Amino acid sequence: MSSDRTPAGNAFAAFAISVLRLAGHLQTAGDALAKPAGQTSARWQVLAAADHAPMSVADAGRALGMTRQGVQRVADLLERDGLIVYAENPAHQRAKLMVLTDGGKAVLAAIRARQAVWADALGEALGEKGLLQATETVIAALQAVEKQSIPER
Amino acid sequence: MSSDRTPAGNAFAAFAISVLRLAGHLQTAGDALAKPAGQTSARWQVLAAADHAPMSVADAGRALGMTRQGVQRVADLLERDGLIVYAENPAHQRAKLMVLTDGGKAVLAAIRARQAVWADALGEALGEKGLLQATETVIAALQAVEKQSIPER
DNA sequence: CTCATATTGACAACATGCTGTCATTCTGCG
DNA sequence: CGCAGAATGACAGCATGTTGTCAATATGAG
Repeated sequence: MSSDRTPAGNAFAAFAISVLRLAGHLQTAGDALAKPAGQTSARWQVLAAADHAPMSVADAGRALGMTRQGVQRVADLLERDGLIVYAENPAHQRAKLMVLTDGGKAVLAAIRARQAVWADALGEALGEKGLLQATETVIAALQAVEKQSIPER
Repeated sequence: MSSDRTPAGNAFAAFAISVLRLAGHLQTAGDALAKPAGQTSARWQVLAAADHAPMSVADAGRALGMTRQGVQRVADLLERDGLIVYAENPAHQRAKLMVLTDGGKAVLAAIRARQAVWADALGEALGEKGLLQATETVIAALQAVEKQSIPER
C-alpha cells in the first residue's frame, strides 16, 4: 500500500500531507482574522507588503511569491476600496507605487492586533522550543523541495 | 514592528509563514508529479480517495477536507476522461459511487511511482528523525488551530 | 407508516491564483 | 545616441475551491 518507499520516504510523505492540511487551516484562520476588517488573507498580504515599503505591483508579487497578475487584481480591489493609492514612481513611469491610505493603515493595524492575540495563544499552547525546531525542518524542506527538480518523465 | 507579540507568539507566526510557503511548493511539486500522467494534484487526490474505497462524491469531500461541490467538479472531469465511472450505489439511489477504471488505476500507479522516488529522495535529504519530530509539531498545530476558534470581533 | 429533517447532486456566482499575450516603458550594451 | 531586450501593467482564459440555492432522495422520530 504505502510502500516501495523507504522509511525516510514515508516520513517525508506523512510530513508533506500534514503540512498541506495545516496550511489549509492556517489559510482559513487568516481569512477569519482579516474578515472583521472586511478583508481576506490575500488582501492582508498585499497591504502588509505595501506598508513595509511603497512598491510596485510587480515588486509585491516577487516579495509574496505570487505572479504580478495575481497581485494586480487584489491591488485594484484595494484601491477601489480606498485602502491604497497608486502614487507616481519617480523611477518608472508605468510602475506606480502602492501606498497605504490612512484607512488602509487602520485596517492593517486592526488585523495585526487580532493576529497577535491569536499567534500568542497558539504559541503558548504549542511551546516556543518545538515551534522553532519544527520551523527549522520546514525551512530545510522548503530549500530541499526547491532544489529537488522533478524529472519531466 | 513584529511586536506586541510574545516570543512564543513570534515563533508561531514564523512557523505559520514557513508552513504556508512550503505548502505552496508542495502543491507545485504535486502538480509536477501528476503532470506526466496528464493529471493535477486535485485529480490525483480524488483518484486516490476513490481507489482507497469506492465512495460517493460527498464522502470524498469529507475525506479530503473539501466541499462536495469542489470534488464534484473534479470527479466529473475524471469521468469525462475515463479514469473513473459512477457505479450504482445499492445503499443510495442518488449518491453514485466513484470507481476507478483500469485506465484510472494505471494513471494512479504511474503517479505513485514517481511520488515514491521523489519522497524517498527528500526523505533521505532531510532525515527521518527530524521529519518525524516536525510532523508531530505540525499535527499538534493542526489540532490547536482547529480548537482555537477565532472570535467574531 | 408519515412527515420533518438531513443528505446528496446539480447549478450558479464568486474569490483566488495561474499562464499566455500584448503594448508600453525602461535599461543597458555597443 | 540608438536599439534590442527586459520589465511592467492590462486583458483574456483557465483551474481550483468556496458559498448559496434547489430539488430529489434517505433517514429517523413519533
